[in-house]
Amino acid sequence: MAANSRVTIAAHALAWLELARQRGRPWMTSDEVAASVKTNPVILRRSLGDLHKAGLVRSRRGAGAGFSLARPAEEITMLDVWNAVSPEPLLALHRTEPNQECPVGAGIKPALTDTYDEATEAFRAALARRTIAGILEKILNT
Amino acid sequence: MAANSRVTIAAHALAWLELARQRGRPWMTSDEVAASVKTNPVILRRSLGDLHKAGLVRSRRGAGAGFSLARPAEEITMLDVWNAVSPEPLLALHRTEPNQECPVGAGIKPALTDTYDEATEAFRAALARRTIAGILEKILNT
DNA sequence: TGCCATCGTAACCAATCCTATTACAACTAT
DNA sequence: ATAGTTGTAATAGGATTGGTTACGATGGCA
Repeated sequence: MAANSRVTIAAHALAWLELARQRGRPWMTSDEVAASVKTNPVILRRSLGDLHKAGLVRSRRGAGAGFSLARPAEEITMLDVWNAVSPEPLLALHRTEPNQECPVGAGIKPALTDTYDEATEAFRAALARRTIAGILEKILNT
Repeated sequence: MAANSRVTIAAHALAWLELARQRGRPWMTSDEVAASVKTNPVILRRSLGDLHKAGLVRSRRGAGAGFSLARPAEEITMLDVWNAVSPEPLLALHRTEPNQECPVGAGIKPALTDTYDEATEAFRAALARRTIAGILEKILNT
């Protein structure tokens, strides 16, 4: 399938940063996070870069560098994560403009946009109810 | 972006079939529907084929063939359409298995699955509140 | 019976996107 | 100055998407 796994990667990284913080390791390198996710460090630097732009993590360069959470894990929701890494709409309209001379073709876009926006908003609201702290708690109690 | 537009194509086709029916043309060929969507007839036959398997449309072969709605447009929801044409999950888990020796890697999958299922269910519930009849009505009143 | 319009589907293509990988300049604690 | 790490560009293989051509299967109708 084509759906990307960036939200998953980012949530994993954030949960791991929070667990490390609780264990007294507030700064983690992209190599260390990549080892937990089991992928390439560059993937993590890109993902953490998105989270950095969104203000969810801090980064330090130079020797002894790394990443750490920029806010308490209780205040980072899955919606924040989704907003940070997933700019795509869930449902796409027509790839090519429909026939404007047909009544359906001429008017369908706003009708579907309404429906898609409504469904997307419900999806976002559900993500907003979960936090990284909650995810981590569930992980540790399994 | 990569999100597919199959739900849009299918909803367009269904709304068009319903409008044609109201105008006394209960059977439409894939060529006629394709003209409204402005794409290839094969794309429509594929889409209408999915809708056929899901029981939303009927098809007739031979001379004078075509497609028509299998149920009243009031009883076809956008969730029915989504179920018929979009088998993919909205959010993907890790592409490669995370590190099982890390506590986060070992436990994150069920935690995220819960969250993703919840959000997807909210999305589906929103789609279930809209029907093809409602979409068509909105199209005609614009 | 034979014709012919249309469905159903396979095969293929170009474009796009995703993850992964290599490479390297920029940066900073020591 | 050195060493370790971030930030990012370039590239590649694989998958998916919409589009296109082609053709056998079907079934009204002359």
